[in-house]
Amino acid sequence: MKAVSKLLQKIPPSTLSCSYRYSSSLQETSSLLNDFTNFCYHRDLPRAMHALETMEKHGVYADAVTYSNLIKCCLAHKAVREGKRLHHHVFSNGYAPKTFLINTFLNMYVKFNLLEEAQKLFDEMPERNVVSWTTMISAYSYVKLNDMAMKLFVLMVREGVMPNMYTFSSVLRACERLYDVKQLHCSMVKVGLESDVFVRSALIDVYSKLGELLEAMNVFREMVTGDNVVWNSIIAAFAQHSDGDEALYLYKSMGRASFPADQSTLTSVLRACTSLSLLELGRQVHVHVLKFDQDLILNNALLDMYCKCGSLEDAKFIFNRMAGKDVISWSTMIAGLAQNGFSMEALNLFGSMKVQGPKPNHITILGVLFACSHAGLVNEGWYYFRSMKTLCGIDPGREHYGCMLDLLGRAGKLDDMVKLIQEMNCEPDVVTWRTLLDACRAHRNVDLAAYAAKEIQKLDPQDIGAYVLLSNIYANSKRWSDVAEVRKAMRVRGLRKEPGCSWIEVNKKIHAFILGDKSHPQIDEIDKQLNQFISRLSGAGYVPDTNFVLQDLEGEQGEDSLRNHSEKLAIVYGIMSFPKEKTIRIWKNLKICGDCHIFAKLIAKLEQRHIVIRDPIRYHHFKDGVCSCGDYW
DNA sequence: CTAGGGTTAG
Repeated sequence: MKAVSKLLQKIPPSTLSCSYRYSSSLQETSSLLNDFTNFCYHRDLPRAMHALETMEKHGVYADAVTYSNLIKCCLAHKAVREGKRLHHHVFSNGYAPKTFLINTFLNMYVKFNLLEEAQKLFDEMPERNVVSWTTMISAYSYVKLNDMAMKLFVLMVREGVMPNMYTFSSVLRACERLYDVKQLHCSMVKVGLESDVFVRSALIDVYSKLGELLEAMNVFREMVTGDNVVWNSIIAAFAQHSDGDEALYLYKSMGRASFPADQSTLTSVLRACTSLSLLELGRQVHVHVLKFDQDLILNNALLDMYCKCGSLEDAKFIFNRMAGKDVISWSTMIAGLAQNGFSMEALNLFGSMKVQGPKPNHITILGVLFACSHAGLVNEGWYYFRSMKTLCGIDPGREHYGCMLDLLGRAGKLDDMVKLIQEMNCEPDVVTWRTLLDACRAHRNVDLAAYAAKEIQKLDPQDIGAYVLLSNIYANSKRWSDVAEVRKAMRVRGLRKEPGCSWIEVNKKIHAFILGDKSHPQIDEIDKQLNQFISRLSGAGYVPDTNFVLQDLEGEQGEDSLRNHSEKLAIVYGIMSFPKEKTIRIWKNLKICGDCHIFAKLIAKLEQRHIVIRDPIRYHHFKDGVCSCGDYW
């Protein structure tokens, strides 16, 4: 009897009087309520809903806590209809629900992605507390309706409702301007909320999104107590901004501070390995990844690491083994194959994706066009480009036009390029004109090149590439006075071409070779070896291709400057450091020049080596005197 | 009843 009276205490007074009036007995009332509460507790939605109906018939009503349990039940079952019915049921009984119960419905609508319903309920609420406001702000920031989230935050403060740490971490996601973040940051410090770990990671995240890594680092450093999410936030920040070194350093510190690495940590670490081309470290991380075997995002990052580090065997192994591959997995593998020169395999994979994979997205198509472009498959390129709308439902964007222009440019179809630029659905930008300019240089069209270069200079007067290419074109056509003029214009603006630089990983250390830099401790030995190789290759018919000297504005003239190209030094150092069976992997900041390309092919044959060079655009696999790019890049 | 971190291209 004590239990029954305890149950009845939970029933709102207005409801209670109802239950006395209509129910047949007190015993029956309590047993109905008991059943209902039990069903809710066990998340048995159908029975709970049924019990509720029976209760209604007897004029018995549950209390707010039980209702909120039932709502949780609906959420767990994704039962939208039942949730709505519950909502109308509660509101039609003539008693005003408490704010916290309405908040629960608010939350339910948000979780069901019914933002309009939530907003309507929010507007009709007799009073709104921090939780009501925060629920709405969080809902809008989650779907990137940032203006709405910011607007609600301002309204909330104006109405005198104090934001708490939940509110701040929600509203931070919606900030698009540094000014707003700083303002919020100040308010948080004032009320002493900035030490909350949720707020802290949200701050790090938003500073990182705005590119303010120093601010992000400051927030991180001030941390007294933290958790692994805060660590993950700061590691992700650096990994996403291509500062792999810092990301890896923080990863090590995280371990020293005894915070365990989880899926999120490892994903960022792999991304760092990818951007630094650290295949060996990536392999070590792979071992830890095995603990999170079913994590899709993590496996995608692993897959990308193997692709970008040029180890396609590993990438294919991972890809074939992955269960539940998504668009990103497929796109990564297709682009990986294409970038490593396996265009036909990439196109075949796209074929099977259409049969048995997820729906391709605009990035998938980019990989496909890239494959066509780098294999010189003009007709196939046109086919995929023209049919992407009907086959995949994707309108060509700026990048797709860019890929097509690249394809046409490589194939020397300059007229088609101009036509395509005219029919583009967006304004040509610097990249568009640079693609045209590159094509003009490769196919010696001086007049069109000059036109493109001038368009570039209109859009970006600081663009070094335009000057360099224009100068090279004039040089190739022996128009020396024009060359002098371009160089003078560069000097006046204080522009210098970035020096060529190549990296190679030996014994887990990165060795950098920069054009004209002699600081490597073994440079004398490398030089000696290089000279020996060159004379041996000369015997086999190697002639330095001085045509490419003309691309090198800063270098000295003649064979000497070619001889010192950083990738040659890196290749020789790789041969010196590695046994024959180990693949030599080199990373380069500029596109490989024609002479180094020939050199790499010949030396791969002479020394029986497998050499992989990754430039900013693609990969070259040298083996047995040929390159995977088919001399087309 | 309300809050934080990770993957493809450019």
